[in-house]
Amino acid sequence: MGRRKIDIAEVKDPNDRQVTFSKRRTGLFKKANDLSVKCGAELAIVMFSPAKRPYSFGHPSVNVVADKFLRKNPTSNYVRENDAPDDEVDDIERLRQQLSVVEVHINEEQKKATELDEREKEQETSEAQNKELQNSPVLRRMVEDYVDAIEVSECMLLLAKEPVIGISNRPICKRRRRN
Amino acid sequence: MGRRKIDIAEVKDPNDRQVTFSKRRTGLFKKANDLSVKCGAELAIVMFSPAKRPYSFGHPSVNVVADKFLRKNPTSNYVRENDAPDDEVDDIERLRQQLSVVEVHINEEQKKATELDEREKEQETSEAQNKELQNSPVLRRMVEDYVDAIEVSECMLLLAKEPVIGISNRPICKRRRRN
DNA sequence: CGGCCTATTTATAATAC
DNA sequence: TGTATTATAAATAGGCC
Repeated sequence: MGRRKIDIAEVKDPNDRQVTFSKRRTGLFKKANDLSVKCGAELAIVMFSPAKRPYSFGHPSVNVVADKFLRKNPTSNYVRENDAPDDEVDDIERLRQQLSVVEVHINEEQKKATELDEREKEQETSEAQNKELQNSPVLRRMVEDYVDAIEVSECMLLLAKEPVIGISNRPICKRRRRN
Repeated sequence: MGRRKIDIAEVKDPNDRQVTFSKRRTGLFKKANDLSVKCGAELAIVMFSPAKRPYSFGHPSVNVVADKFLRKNPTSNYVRENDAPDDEVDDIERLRQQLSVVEVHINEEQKKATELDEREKEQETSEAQNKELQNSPVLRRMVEDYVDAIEVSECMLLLAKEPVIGISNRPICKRRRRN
């Protein structure tokens, strides 16, 4: 969205990174505001800048939303004033959280893979070179990550559909071995 | 960002609202992910859909970020396990939170005002009509909101620059009367 | 930092499946 | 809701104050 296309990789120059943070933080808060207004959604964002400064946005407020959410997801170090018994919904929602994170990664990987794919076509490489690319460690690794992510998220979804009791923190799905 | 320009107003059709929510939630999470990757920022988002379903995104995780933030902003109904004494930084950061929200509103109002301004010019209305528009209750209300917002935020900034003790929850600045 | 500017890239509204 | 397409609006990288 700017003069040049930019990778989603860490910005190395500290000053540049701070500038990027400020601009994108503003954009993120605006999007959050739009979302809450247009859809009547309640949401809260809290974050720390590269310089560890705290920022937040909330509608109707960070605390209201955070309280509602924490009440359903009592996994932080903070304890509730009244500790009502957890119900199985907690597990489902914890999984849903993790799913959101995984989904973003899936989209990232998918996009990268697509881009690589298109570059291959653009370059009109010979069939031999093409094969070599498709067998490249980088691409293979991407696809593997992608498939792993899908497997994990599917597994989460399955679990989320069934009432589950006593989910451990260890990996839910067996992941395929890396050689 | 679509086939048509859209107001940032509540989407009335419930089905449409849900669709919009899903698309924009995806977009918001993507932006959040980009921000954390590019700038090494830690952030957490929690939200409730129009249908009150919970969604969240966090890097490195919602709980890690929420804990760090709550530890500095102990204003929710959740209490800390170890209640260390608050320092004056807490007040500043609470103000900073509120500022973020106000800033977004300022931008919204400013944009609306600018748009109205441009429409006036485009329409090349007669001077008489022009005057009428500038005196319209809607525009006046907008400008008043805008000025109020600026006054409040400037006041907050001033307070934030000085160590403040014992800020109440009542309005910090006197707001001009509405007639 | 936070604004302002503009060439570009990105997000997304409308639409259909 | 998920997926895909596409015309268009919006965000933003880089640059300069």
